[in-house]
Amino acid sequence: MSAPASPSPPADAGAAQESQRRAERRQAIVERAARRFADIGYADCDMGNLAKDLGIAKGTLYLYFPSKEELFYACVDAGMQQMQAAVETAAEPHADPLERIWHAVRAYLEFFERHPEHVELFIQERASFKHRKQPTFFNYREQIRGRWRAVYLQLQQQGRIRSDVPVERMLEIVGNLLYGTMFTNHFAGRQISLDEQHAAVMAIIYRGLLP
Amino acid sequence: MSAPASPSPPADAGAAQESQRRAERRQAIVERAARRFADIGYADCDMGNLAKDLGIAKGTLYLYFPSKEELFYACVDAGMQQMQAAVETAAEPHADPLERIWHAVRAYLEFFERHPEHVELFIQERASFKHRKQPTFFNYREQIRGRWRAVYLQLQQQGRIRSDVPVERMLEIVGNLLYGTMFTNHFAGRQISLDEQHAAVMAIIYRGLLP
Amino acid sequence: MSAPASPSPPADAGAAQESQRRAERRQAIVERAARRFADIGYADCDMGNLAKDLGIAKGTLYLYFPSKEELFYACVDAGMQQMQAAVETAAEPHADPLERIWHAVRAYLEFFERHPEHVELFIQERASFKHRKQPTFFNYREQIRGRWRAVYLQLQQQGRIRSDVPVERMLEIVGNLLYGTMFTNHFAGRQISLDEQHAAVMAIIYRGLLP
Amino acid sequence: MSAPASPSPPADAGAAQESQRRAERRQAIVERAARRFADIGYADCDMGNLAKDLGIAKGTLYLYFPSKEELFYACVDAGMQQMQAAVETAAEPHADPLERIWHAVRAYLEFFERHPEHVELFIQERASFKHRKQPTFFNYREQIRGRWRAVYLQLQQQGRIRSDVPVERMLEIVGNLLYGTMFTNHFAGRQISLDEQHAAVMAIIYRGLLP
DNA sequence: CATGAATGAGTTTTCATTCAT
DNA sequence: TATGAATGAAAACTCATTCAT
Repeated sequence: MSAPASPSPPADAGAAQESQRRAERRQAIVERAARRFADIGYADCDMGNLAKDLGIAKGTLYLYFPSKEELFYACVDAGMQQMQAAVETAAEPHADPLERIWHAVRAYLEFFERHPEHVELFIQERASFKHRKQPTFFNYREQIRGRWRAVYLQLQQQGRIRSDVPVERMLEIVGNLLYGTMFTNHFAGRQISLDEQHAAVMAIIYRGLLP
Repeated sequence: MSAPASPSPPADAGAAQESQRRAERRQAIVERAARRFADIGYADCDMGNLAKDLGIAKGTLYLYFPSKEELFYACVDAGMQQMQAAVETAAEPHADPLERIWHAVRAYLEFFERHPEHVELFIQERASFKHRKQPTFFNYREQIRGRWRAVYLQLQQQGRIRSDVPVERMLEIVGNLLYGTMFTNHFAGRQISLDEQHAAVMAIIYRGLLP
Repeated sequence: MSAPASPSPPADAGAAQESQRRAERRQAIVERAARRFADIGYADCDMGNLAKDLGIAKGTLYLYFPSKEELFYACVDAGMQQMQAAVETAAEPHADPLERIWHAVRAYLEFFERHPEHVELFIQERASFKHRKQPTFFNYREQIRGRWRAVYLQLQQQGRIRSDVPVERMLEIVGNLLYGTMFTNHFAGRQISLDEQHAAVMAIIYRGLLP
Repeated sequence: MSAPASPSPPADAGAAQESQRRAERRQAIVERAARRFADIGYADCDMGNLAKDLGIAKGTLYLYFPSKEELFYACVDAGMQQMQAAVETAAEPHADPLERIWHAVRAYLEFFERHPEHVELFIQERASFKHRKQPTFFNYREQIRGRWRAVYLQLQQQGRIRSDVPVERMLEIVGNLLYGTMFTNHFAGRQISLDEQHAAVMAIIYRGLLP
């Protein structure tokens, strides 16, 4: 059929298609770049090789990202968004706050297990861009914490978690524990299964060391 | 031996003195270098400026360290040793295992509070030397853990901490929590006093979130 | 021919119209390009921005000029032709040779006063295209000089200018003086009015420094 | 003799010698660079080839000049100073103002005849560094003019040059004529001998075109 | 031991030009 | 004709390391 009664005229369709092509290629670049940045480090990763790896010309890279630095940030941001999404998705089906927490923790650990490159990117970012006031990870932190604060408050009001430690402290401590665990898993390796680790972490988070 | 009965034999004394001079300068270099590496990052820190800063010639640096990389490792190692010493010193006067842990945690947090450059050095190391199998921090980790394992085991045998979580898990979890807290304090700032933070951390470590 | 008896036959008219459209756009490109080349220099002027400035696509520029270099030459040539026309127009109404000279000098100075971009283009041309045997300015020089040689010869034959200096020398000297004045006005600024400058220049040309 | 009663102790002598070595090499670089900048243009002259040409490493160039731009300026400045010196030297032995002018004009034309590279450098400077408020040539201009103003004033007071044109105008006109002549000689070639040209220029400067 | 001049490999980014649509 | 995405060559500058003095 030449020109059906489609609501989107050819011109727009072309533009949309064009725009989609662009978005797809952008993402392909980000994915490959993230891997490389993580594998060999920001400084040692050169744009020429990245381009060759992607099968495009060096200059083409610059049609999608204005600089190596911006490309790097795009990688870090993409990772953070994926992580957030993974955690949300894991918690979402569960109504009970404690269950939400339980699944969120699990999803967090699992995400970095499956995407070790993003752990590396956090490190690279901090090391290479000290001038950025706060690393991307901590930019997202407050936003994430906002959502969980409500959950903890509700639990506290229901008397289901202790009241002698402010919610704010709890958020920090759980966050720090997970943050440290993610790093340690990555750098030193995890000796036990993710399930075991998750169970042990939750056991301590819930009841602490004392009997 | 050609050394006469002089209380300080000239030859040896000369050598010793020489050796001491050398050690002192080595340390001076390491201290200044650690600060610079932390402040501006490994890649942006150049040997020329470091030498100028120390008031010595660029070539002289190479009489003390064979390369920039080795100098950097020396900085990281020095930091780890200081940290270990600080923690040991804090725990040592206390006989009771729980008190030892209490003071050790406090000393750990305090050390990185007072030496933020060492937090940075860990980051720099991981970012710049991916080829090294494990970061220095994790090299020391097993050694440190060995000493604390005994403490936790003793507590468990005494029934003073829970038995349903293996000591190994406890060591990991406490370690990870502290590791995460140290990083977060450094990157995102600490909103409360060290004492408060310490108290909150210990409260959760001891009793968990549940009431 | 398929062209009906329309007053403007479609085919020819279309071609002519087409050709005119093309000429107009060529000129528009040259004008804008001349300004940009002059303002920011040949090397710093990029085809992409020029195209954007003109509201056309980068590739379209290449439908009108085979290369950046050729576009540049077109700009310089256009400038020279305008200058020549301005000088001719100024001299044309005057019959008396001395008056013709007087008005031509004035027109020359005025042209570069009003079109400083062409001064810049001469500079740019020489700096960027050393391989061209002679700059455009000097290509036109002989041609211009031919026309004026007759004027000077006539004056000399009439005994109205001195005979102890060959006309050739006079042409050179007057040309050089104007050339130098044009540059100096442009680069160092003119401290007096164009009229005053013109008068002073003519006074020296006519009578020299001596009383 | 090992260490004669020389007034300069070894240390100073070493430093002085070092400093002289450096000055000599600086000059060697400037000379070679001036030639290359003039021959192939500022933009097309790359530091790598210049270094190779000088038999030194690229990095060494940067020990003497902080950037390509600064090296270029050093070349232009050196040329201006040599020119000034040549003109001074030519005028200096003569007491009579008219003779001083006569010899200065001659020296000016001769200098650029023998150092065509400096003509090119003026062009290159203007073309490549439009941001510099005024080209080097015009920076020196006022300074040079200051010295000659006195000469012309004296002549005017003695009634040896005309009084109906201000000295300021005369300075400008003579300057512009020489400036234009220098450029034209360089770009279009000189058809007659320097002596002839000099004579013709002086004839017009002194007496103008009219009989 | 100490110096610091010399080295040269290594990398990001720009932009004129092409060509498939 | 017009477009603009893709290309890839080209060059300034840095800095760890060496070595003659």
